[in-house]
Amino acid sequence: MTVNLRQLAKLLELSPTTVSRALAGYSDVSTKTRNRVRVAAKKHNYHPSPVAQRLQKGKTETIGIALSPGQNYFKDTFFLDLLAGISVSLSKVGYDLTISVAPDSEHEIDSLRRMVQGKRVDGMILTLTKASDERISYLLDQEFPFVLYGRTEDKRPHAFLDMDGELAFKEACTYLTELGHQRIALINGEPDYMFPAFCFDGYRNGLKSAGLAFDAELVKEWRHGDAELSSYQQTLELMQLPEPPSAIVFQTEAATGILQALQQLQLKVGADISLIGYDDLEIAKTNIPPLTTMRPQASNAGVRLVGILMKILNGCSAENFQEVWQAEMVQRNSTCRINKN
Amino acid sequence: MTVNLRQLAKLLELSPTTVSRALAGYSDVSTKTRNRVRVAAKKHNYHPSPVAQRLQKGKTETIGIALSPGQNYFKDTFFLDLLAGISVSLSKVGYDLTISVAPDSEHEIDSLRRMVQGKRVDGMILTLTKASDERISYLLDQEFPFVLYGRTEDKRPHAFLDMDGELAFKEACTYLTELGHQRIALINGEPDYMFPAFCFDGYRNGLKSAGLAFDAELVKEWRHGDAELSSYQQTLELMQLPEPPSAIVFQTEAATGILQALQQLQLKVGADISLIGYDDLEIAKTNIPPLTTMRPQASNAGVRLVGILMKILNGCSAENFQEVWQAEMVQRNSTCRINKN
DNA sequence: ATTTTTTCCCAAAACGTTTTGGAAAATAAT
DNA sequence: ATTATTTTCCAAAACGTTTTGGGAAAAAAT
Repeated sequence: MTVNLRQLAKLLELSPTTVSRALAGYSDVSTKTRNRVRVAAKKHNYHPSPVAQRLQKGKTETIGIALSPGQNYFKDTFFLDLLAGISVSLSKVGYDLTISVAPDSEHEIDSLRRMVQGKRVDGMILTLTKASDERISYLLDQEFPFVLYGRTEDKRPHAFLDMDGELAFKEACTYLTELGHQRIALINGEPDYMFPAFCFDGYRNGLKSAGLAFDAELVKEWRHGDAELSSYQQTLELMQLPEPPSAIVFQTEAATGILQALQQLQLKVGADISLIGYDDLEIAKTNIPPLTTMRPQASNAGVRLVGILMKILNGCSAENFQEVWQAEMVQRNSTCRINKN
Repeated sequence: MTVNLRQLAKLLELSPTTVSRALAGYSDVSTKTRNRVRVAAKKHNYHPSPVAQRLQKGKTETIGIALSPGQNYFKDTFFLDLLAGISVSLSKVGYDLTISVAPDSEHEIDSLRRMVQGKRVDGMILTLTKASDERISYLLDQEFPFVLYGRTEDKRPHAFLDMDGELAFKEACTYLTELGHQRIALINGEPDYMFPAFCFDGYRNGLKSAGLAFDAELVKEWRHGDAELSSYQQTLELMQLPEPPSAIVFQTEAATGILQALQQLQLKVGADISLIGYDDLEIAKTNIPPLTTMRPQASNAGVRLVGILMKILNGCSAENFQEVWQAEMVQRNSTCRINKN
């Protein structure tokens, strides 16, 4: 049924070498035979075996992406958009994408090792990076090509693309202060992930540049793996302060708990309290009222991640690729000018 | 740095054959040398190259899954759960998972062809099947191993695992009739997908077995690619009927529009109107009130899909694997005994 | 009519495994 | 002490490509 190179060569009364080179477009085969080969290849539906090519070339032409389940962050459109960007641009350069989902966070490093040691992929894309991330130090130790979506504390040079969480939270705060808000709370993620640290900085700077004092009472941290309940409780605590906030900034991942608490307290979002989330998740669009958010561009990021990784695989030094992108604000109805009461 | 079979054999003063067979556990190598080989393999961190194995064995030990972006269905936890089930159980049998996201629905067949013709995978998993699906007829024509998550109209024998949409909608209707509802509406998906046809049957049968008459006025179809707006409009239409429904069943995918319409009409979900969705998406859990839904078991389904595909790859006939699973009802607060007013 | 250059093609090796079909050595049976 | 059997090992071929290092024929230059 399917014909291979040798058989095609025999049919054409040519050597496999010539057929291979004809198809690859080398100049040392005459245009006449090249056309003959092309026609025959099409006619017999010849496709070079990727496996054989990989063995010969010493490259898998495959890149890997590692995921963990149970991450709220990915339980949404964002992830598929990123994946789509990656997959589509990868297939344009003839690469495959293999994904491995670790059964739990303890096994993340195992599935990474399987890809790397087993030489199943030429490079890796990592997401959801922690401040101190053993996967990253492993890859750096192995000198294995990779690019991060996110940042980490490891100082050794490596490639990453991250959203500017600091700027995003600063902008969110500035926007709120311009609406007259003076008491702005931050419900932040856990500090062992990288992103919340940036969020905090941005929050703090945003307040500062508006001339507002920092009040530690207004900053909470929800627990990962328990985002819903902990953010719910923290919202209740915030609103029971003697001087409760008139606005809250947070990662949209934690929106559910926050909204529930506000509902229970009978506070109207976008009237009694203003909200700005980071990440434009489904819930932000479908909530009533829809939430103002800071939106990262997932699909573009996927495309760029592939671009970076390709350059690294072609020998460019990873330290040349450290990019921080801006999120854009999506204004909806969860924010309003403050009600002085 | 990394050692290959030949080098390891040389170190051990054995032939590559023996080393290979020792590691593979064949009985024609003495336990003494087998242990010697194992120790050396570990010491030198030897891992057989998957690429070389694949070439020799004539199998890629990789299976593929094809996705399209822009499918609401996947913009949620369901997809990652399914993927996690697939990936984890695949890695247990030493297989890789490559995914390909088509840039748009026109290119779905292209990315499938790339996988199949290019012999990049041994088998495929397909989701989101249409009643008449060119991807499926392609795979059947090529006699390529595959398993569906979903069903299709092609009568040629093939493997699938699907949720029993008919039963789920029947149960939903029965549950509602037991709560006293007499006017139950169906907001259904587009008829070129397979699932909505089953939903309709289940709806109809549920009404029938409760002794309720079928009323075509109470059945609507939302448009794919425009789920939100169309389901919104259809809900408005339904509620403006002379005898509006007291309950609606639907795919949770369409919940957003429905909820918005009800909100606008100032109808209280779980009081003025009862709702049951199919698929336990994020919005069902986070909506206020949370929605009663029919929940398919995504992760288990992923595991089973892999099990089926493995059997097919081992020569079992695909027609032996045609499974229809039950969804379980998750009772929340969007349903109530009817208010006679 | 030579020599030089260019054009066009190919044989062989290599990529890293596994499988096949023995063969030698050790053991068991006679 | 033979012969038969079992145990343990291995050389060679194969999987399907690409790359290397020419070589013969044709064209161009002398």
